[in-house]
Amino acid sequence: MKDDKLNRIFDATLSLTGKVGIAGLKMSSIAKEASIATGTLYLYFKNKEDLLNALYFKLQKESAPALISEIKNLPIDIQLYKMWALALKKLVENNLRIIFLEQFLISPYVSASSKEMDSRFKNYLKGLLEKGKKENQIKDVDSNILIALVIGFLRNFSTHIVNDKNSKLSEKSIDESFALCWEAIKR
Amino acid sequence: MKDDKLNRIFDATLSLTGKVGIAGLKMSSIAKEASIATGTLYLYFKNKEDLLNALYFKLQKESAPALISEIKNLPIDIQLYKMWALALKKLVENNLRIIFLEQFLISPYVSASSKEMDSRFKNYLKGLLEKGKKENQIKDVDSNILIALVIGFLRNFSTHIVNDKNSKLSEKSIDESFALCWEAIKR
Amino acid sequence: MKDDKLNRIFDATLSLTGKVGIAGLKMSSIAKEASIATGTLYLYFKNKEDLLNALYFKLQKESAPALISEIKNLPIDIQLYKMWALALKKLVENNLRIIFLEQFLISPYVSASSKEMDSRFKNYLKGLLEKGKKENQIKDVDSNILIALVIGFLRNFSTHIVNDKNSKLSEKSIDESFALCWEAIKR
Amino acid sequence: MKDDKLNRIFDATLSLTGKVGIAGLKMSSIAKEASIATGTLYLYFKNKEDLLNALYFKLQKESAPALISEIKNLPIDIQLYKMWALALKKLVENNLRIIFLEQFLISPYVSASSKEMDSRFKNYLKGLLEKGKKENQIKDVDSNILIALVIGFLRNFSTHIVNDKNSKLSEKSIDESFALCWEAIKR
DNA sequence: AATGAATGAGCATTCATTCAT
DNA sequence: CATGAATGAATGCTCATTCAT
Repeated sequence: MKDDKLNRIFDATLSLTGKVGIAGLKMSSIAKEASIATGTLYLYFKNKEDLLNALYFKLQKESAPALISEIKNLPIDIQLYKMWALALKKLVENNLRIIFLEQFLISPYVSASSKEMDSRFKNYLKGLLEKGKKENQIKDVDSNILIALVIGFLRNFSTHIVNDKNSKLSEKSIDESFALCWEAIKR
Repeated sequence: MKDDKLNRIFDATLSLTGKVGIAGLKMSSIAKEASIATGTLYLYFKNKEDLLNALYFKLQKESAPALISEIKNLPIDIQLYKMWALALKKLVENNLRIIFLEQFLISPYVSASSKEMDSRFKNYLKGLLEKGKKENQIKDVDSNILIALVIGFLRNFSTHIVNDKNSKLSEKSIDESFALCWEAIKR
Repeated sequence: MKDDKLNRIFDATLSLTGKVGIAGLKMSSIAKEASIATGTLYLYFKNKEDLLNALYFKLQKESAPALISEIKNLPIDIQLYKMWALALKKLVENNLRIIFLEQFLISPYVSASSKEMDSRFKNYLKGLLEKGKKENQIKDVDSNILIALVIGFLRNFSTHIVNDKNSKLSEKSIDESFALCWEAIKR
Repeated sequence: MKDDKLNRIFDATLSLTGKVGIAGLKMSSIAKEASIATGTLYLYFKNKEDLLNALYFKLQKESAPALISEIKNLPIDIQLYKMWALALKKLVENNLRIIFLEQFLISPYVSASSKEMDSRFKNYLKGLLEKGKKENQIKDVDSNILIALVIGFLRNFSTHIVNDKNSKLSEKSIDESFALCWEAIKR
């Protein structure tokens, strides 16, 4: 019951961020979109900053970590493929995540702890890539560059799929896009 | 004189967007940062929306087209390399551009005509890639996917260079990053 | 409760218009005078223009029609006397009405529908005077001239009573003033 | 030359007051309407208040006093008739005067000396009426009441003539209206 | 717990006034 | 003298937050 209301609040916030950006977010609009009273928001969150940071934590926790636990013992290329496929599906399923995540991190609302959390997924990826380099599977290039390529592509590609009415995320397009990605970074 | 003031306004806006996001932009802060009076902003722009859209148009006009004219008759791979190098330099020189452009397009301030203008650089790139595919230099993959890779990587890589205190944009890192990019899309 | 607040807003607006004219009206002053917060004004009215037009409609609805219904079947002279007495009392009771009405109609705040409403009381009077002329009680002079006399006198006289600390609206002064008025227009 | 510019300023002010009321008067609009630069207004007047008060003085000096000097030795009824006719003509010739005068006196711009001047015409009239009462020509009614009638009628009648497209100020309507007025106040 | 009307600090915008040209 | 761009105080309006119900 309580969870349901929380989810409605988060969904409303994501949805509105996609429409008006974080710049246009109003507490009253979030409440309206979530079909609750404005005051109720303040039973769940201390203030607007608190709400936005909570949503950020939730989104972060759902994506990277959720993937990691399922795949951490597979070979590197398979692991990267699974991550690619899963991340892409999740992002395309709700592209609003990306929009929110990107806007949030340079908004006046980010808390210190949110900033710290930003690198969780990147750090896991970095470890994976370092291991791949040692095992001669991955090019010996600064991991940060490799990560920029992988994440940048992931982000832009999912946005493209969502925005382009003619595109859909098929198994073929997942494979095709991963192939490009892998070819770029593999030794 | 007048131009100088306009530029100060635009620089101030970019700089502040990087610090607080579009959500945190105040007309008074922009004026202060540009060392003019708040009221003066309204001599140049009808209102906040007008100012932000004017900046968007200016940034769009300065980036992609500026590059295109210099390189359009070179071979595809050279052309891509030149674009990569120039775009990367320009973006790293002022990474605030990316931040502003990304935030602006989903803010409540975008005008209809700004939305239309979004795809100029992407369209040029698309043409170039199509040509490359015909000439068997580029993989026969949906151009939108290729563009997502190139632009996503460009964006994320420049952001990484700017944010990471230890990184600088050297000739080596330009070449290294382009090599990754090229390897991903070349046939 | 809600009505009470609305009335406090209207009273405050009238009172301030008398002191500083419509030119000097500030939303913040109205709120202060009504003992509410500035923001509360915007729960009841979209903006300043909306508030002023609503007050105008309310005043128009309260004055002329309120009188008319009580007297419409009496002989003309009695009817005019009753109207004179009642209107005078009402205007003197709250002379701010006149000030507001006069200022409002040439202010930048008048809406189109407010303009249309202006002539209600004058039209009733005109009908009454036409009837009086047919019955040989009233001079055969253009009704507009007669109305100008009656209303001009009414307006100026009530203003005089209100402004002059030594004057009060006694039965005697009502009768005396009406006698002048009647003598001017009677055949 | 200088006079011409002053007149253009005054005309512009009157004209704009009729359109937007004193509440809507902007120094920049006055300048534009007078075809001069905004700053030039401040060569002629210390500030907005000063300009408006100067206009008030000018209007007052042109009307009542101008009449008084021409007629002060004639019999009372003739004197009143002349005043009536002249005042009516002047007011109808430029009805903006009335609008300005009425708005100005309750605006936040009135200076103390303007307030004092307000009664000049009324005082002359009052003296005239007192004399008439002593000579048994005028009803023995409080002069303030009589003045309210005369001035209220004058004001409303001239406004009516100006606003009603079908009315014009003919000799007949001057005589007719004065007859009503005289009948009301004469013994 | 839930509500949403009320609050008032904060921001966008206006406009009287100044001053460099 | 004349200009009109520049100024910034003042005002309209918004919206995060509170609180009586």
